[in-house]
Amino acid sequence: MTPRVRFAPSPTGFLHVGGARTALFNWLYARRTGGTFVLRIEDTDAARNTEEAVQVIYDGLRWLGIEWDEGPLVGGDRGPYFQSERNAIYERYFQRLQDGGHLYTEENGATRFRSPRETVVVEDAVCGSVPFDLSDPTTHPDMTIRRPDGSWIFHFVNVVDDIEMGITHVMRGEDHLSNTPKHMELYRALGATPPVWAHIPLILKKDGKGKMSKRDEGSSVASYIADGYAPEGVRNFLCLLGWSPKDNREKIPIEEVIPLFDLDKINRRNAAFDLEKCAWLSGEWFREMPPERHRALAWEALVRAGVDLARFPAEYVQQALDTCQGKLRVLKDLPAYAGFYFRDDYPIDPAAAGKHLTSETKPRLEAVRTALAGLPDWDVTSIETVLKTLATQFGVKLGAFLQPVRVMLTGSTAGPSMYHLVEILGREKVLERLDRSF
RNA sequence: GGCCCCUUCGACUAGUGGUUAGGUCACAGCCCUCUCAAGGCUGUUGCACGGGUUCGAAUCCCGUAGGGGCUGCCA
Repeated sequence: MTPRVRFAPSPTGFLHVGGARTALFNWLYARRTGGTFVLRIEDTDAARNTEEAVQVIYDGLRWLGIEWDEGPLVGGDRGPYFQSERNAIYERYFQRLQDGGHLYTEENGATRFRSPRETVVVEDAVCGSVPFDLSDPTTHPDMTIRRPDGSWIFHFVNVVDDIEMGITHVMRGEDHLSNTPKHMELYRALGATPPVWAHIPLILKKDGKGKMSKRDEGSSVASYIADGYAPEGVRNFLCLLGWSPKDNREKIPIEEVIPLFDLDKINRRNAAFDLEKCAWLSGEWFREMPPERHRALAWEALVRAGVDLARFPAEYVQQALDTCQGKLRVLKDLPAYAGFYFRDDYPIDPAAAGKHLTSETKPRLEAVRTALAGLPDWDVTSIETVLKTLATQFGVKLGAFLQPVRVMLTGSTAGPSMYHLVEILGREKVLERLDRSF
């Protein structure tokens, strides 16, 4: 039997990194085993089920390159994949429990499942064999499975769906480990075989104090999209939280993770979230990705930041973006880093101006201006040669000589290669910028 | 409080009885360098504690402490 796994998020309008990692681990397992990865939307709480909220889930998963084999938009023969559309199925299972004498109704109309009050042993692929003594009703009250208004509670619909959808392996956050004995009672009462359980460690706040929550920086997948992280880098980082290739590799392509991924290699300890390392990996991926890929992502990031790239020739934009590849960890910094390519009123860093635009450097800048104006061949090599020659003539170290030029041309002391940016900017812009007074 | 899980550098981890306890992020210094990145080199920092078992424990057992999770008519 080929494995069937699932990711079953609730559409809250927010895709948590922890959820994304759960999805990723399930996806990896499906890919490793040739199984099927199902996406199911747990929208029993109709109030917060909005189209946009579901879209956030789709967008987040797709951005991470986690495609589902069955579920919304792609279909499948175990649907529907929204709990809100599965009421008839729940009614049927509810009746079965009712007929089996497992249910009773409270005065207010809520329905509870009568626990058999036995010890349930959860055999978990990650946590091992975990016994739960459910004999005491005061510490383990009977779970409610249906509200007075007829709506369903998570435990019940989750189990019913997993049974109906033929889920063979349930991989989810460890916060569900304590719920699992209850779920096993349901499986038993319904005469169904429980899946293989695999409870994966939680992602904790940076300081390790508590689960990462909505308020914590980096908790939302949307924030990575907005901040312009490399999707491959974030996915790579998520792989490393609770799993490791065990050979000291950090940057590792997903294709190489797939064959190595297995349940018994998953850690048991919760992991604190280190956004710093995530950003580092993002940078690594940007640096080493094909230039076309970087251009596409960088282009997108600039447009998102309001830079009107359409005003420039595609060739120009492309060359400009290429000089930035590998320089930044996160693309939200790109407008500040490369903005000078796309606007003439770029801001001049006051500290840089104070240090480099002085009466001492003025004659050098004039010399540079003159030399560049008369340069026969406008290419990187010629530009480099002439600048180096001038520096020597002035008896100034190259670095000290070039910084004032950089500040004039870009407004900053940090940026892409001087020779390249001069070439790309073009003679006209370069001369105009060098002509400016200070 | 009860139940469950966990415990190697600040963080992520490798390590399953004998290692100078390794790697990565971060941090510091040096080198390289047109700046910034990157790269190279070096360094600081760790087996929670206490008992066992053993010739020998980060590795096995027990206890303690600490952290996390669950304990909803949330998911």
